[in-house]
Amino acid sequence: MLGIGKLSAATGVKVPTIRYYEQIGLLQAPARSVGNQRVYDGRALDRLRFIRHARELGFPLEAIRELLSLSDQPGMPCAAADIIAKRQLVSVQGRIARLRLLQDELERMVSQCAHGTVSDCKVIEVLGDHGLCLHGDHGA
Amino acid sequence: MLGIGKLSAATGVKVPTIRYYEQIGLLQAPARSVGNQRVYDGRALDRLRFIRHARELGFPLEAIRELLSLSDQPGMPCAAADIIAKRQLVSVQGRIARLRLLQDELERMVSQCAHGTVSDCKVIEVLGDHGLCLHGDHGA
DNA sequence: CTTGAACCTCTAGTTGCTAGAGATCCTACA
DNA sequence: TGTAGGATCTCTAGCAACTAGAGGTTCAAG
Repeated sequence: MLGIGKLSAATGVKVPTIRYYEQIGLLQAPARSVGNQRVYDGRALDRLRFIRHARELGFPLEAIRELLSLSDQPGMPCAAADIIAKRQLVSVQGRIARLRLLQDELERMVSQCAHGTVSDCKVIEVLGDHGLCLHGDHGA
Repeated sequence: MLGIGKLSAATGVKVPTIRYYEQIGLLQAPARSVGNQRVYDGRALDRLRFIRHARELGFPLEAIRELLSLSDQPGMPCAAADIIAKRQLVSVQGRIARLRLLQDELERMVSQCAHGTVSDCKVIEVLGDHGLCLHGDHGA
């Protein structure tokens, strides 16, 4: 009973994003008004809220697709959902760990900057010479 | 004096990525051999190492572009480099903070999972009902 | 009945690469 | 000297997850 604009306002998901979710099959195509405009019901609202919350938690769309299809089958064991959530937890923990290393090195870089000229700037120097930095290999 | 393959091996940057950096103007187009293959000198090596290290620290390519042009002007004050590095530090700190919130909620979700059926799965339930979660708004 | 906001579809752009096709080059070995 | 193979070349298209814009229609308020 709500148009795409109201749905957007009610969920915090932008209008083009809602259309995008429909396009990739994450959200069912809704009914249309006489003038061909999308008309959503309460179920669509729930589903989009679900998607939005999962996105906030960093789940990739493919994982959300699985979670949604799980939530449509209430009788199934929830082990699959558990696995997906754990996978996401591990990924988040890994990202935190890597970012902490970056944080350390950036802090070191910034704190060593003597605010002189580029020629003796530690920021530039550290970037130019990997040997000056504390660790070996870490992704961004 | 080195081909693109050697340069790649020496820096850890993949061959197509090197060509990509050249294409977007981050890396100067090198000399070519008689047979039209790229030939790099030591300066290119330094520059690519610089880029790689900055990428590892999560600097976006546009920031790296600025940092590179700064490092080409050794007499300039290094305040600009300092600002860029601080900006990056703030961004990393923000990402860590957000990820920690996610981590908390994911842990809560996973630990509450009773390993029963989907219908009483906390993972699915929390995702479906934003009110069950601890916080308001946070990006992914 | 008109105006203007909201909606429609479609394409293309974002970031930082990665993968493939199909052609050419370079080097080492017989 | 010939040739087999790996390395290189260009070009296009794809990934995630949207975002922005063009150009056109519909709807609701005054």
